[in-house]
Amino acid sequence: MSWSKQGSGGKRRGYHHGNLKDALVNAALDLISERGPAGFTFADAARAAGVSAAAPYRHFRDRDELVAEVARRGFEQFADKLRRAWDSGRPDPVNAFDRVGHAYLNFARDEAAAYSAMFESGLPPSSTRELQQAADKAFEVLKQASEALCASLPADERAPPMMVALHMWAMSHGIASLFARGDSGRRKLPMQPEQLLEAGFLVYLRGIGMFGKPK
Amino acid sequence: MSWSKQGSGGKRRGYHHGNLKDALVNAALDLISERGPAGFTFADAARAAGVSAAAPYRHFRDRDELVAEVARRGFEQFADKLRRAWDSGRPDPVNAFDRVGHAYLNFARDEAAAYSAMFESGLPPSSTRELQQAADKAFEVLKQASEALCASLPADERAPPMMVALHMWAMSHGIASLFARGDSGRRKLPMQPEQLLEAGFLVYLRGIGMFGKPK
DNA sequence: TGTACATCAGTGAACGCGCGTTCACTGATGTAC
DNA sequence: TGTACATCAGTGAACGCGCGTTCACTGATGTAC
Repeated sequence: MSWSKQGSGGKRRGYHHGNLKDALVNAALDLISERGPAGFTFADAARAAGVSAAAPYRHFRDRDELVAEVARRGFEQFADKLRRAWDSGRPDPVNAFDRVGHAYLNFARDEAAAYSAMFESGLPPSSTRELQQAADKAFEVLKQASEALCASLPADERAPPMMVALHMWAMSHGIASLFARGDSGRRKLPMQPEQLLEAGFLVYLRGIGMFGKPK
Repeated sequence: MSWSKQGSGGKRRGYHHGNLKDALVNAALDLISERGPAGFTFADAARAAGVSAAAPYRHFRDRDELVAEVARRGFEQFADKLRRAWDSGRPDPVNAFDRVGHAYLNFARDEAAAYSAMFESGLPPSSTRELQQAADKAFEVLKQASEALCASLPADERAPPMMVALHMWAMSHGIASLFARGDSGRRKLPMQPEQLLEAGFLVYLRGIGMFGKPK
């Protein structure tokens, strides 16, 4: 895949690039795929976008700002995929939530570069308001889904939805970053990551009383 | 904290450092704390150890080999802490496992630099046999603990211990790397990470039937 | 419709700097006798 | 106990290289009239 020159519109040429900001973000994604979120320089990104080393300064203050933008866009996309997977909880919260889990792992695998910019680049999640907001948007989907899930439990023994959301996030992120990453950091697993997450999800639901009362 | 010159014995001086390998590992840990696992150069590590830029080549082929050694030692220490926390399952598997969870989070917080070298340095877990083995040793504790845990369930509805171990690892790592890290990457949480992990653990145990039969 | 001008996104040359790596060297240590 | 020698872990100078950043510049685009 090559992102050098022209953006997705594919119509720009000549002295002005026309879509350099996007091109730099895409170049950064490629470079992260190859060498990790810390494995390339600002100049590398410029080169990959087919532009002089001075050009990126028109769009980003420094390398960190570029990586933050990659992460921000990643979170936007991520939130989108999760929201679509949740699909307002159709046909029922359990099935819909399960679908969200699959979407989570798919994102971590298919958009491994973005995922690692989002979670492993070393830049604080709060380094930009925009980044923070985009990240919150993604978590919001998990929270909503957890609320719907918990609402289907009898009111007197309903688990706190925030807690459920955090557990699900932690489990998904744990599985994604240990076993389902799309790069060389992946650890061996005697099953599909999806199976592991699904099983964990079901055990957890049983634990909060989803399929009948314990005792 | 300064690791420059002399090792933990504290007796070497002069032309020969005497304990440079250890000093470089410790310098790397300090640098990782300050700037992340990719935020320093081989020369930086030499400087921090109080030695010329050429000296590290006597002990490590390159920077990666140094970071791998940091990670390897991290895993050894980690395995040790987990094993001690497990304490052969005393007084009972549930309490002992809970203690392992606390030890996990403590390690991620107190040895944040090592933890990030182990899990976020970008180097493949299999990059060295020694690294792989040290990592396996740590997981082995979780597996043993899970076996003991599962053994206390009625044989006809016993969850597979390997699965339980993987779920616990994923949940612990997820919480550690999202909420309990000892650096600027930590996300805000409306409770203690320990509480979140403990609650997750209890819900999960209930889910595998630890506290009586569902239905 | 044509022209003049303002704006802006790019260039390319320049700079100082520090990195990675090699090399012949030298000071310290250990040991054979 | 003393001496000669081998070994080894450091030094420091040297090199080429590419990075980050600034700068005056210039080509392309948009717009007022």
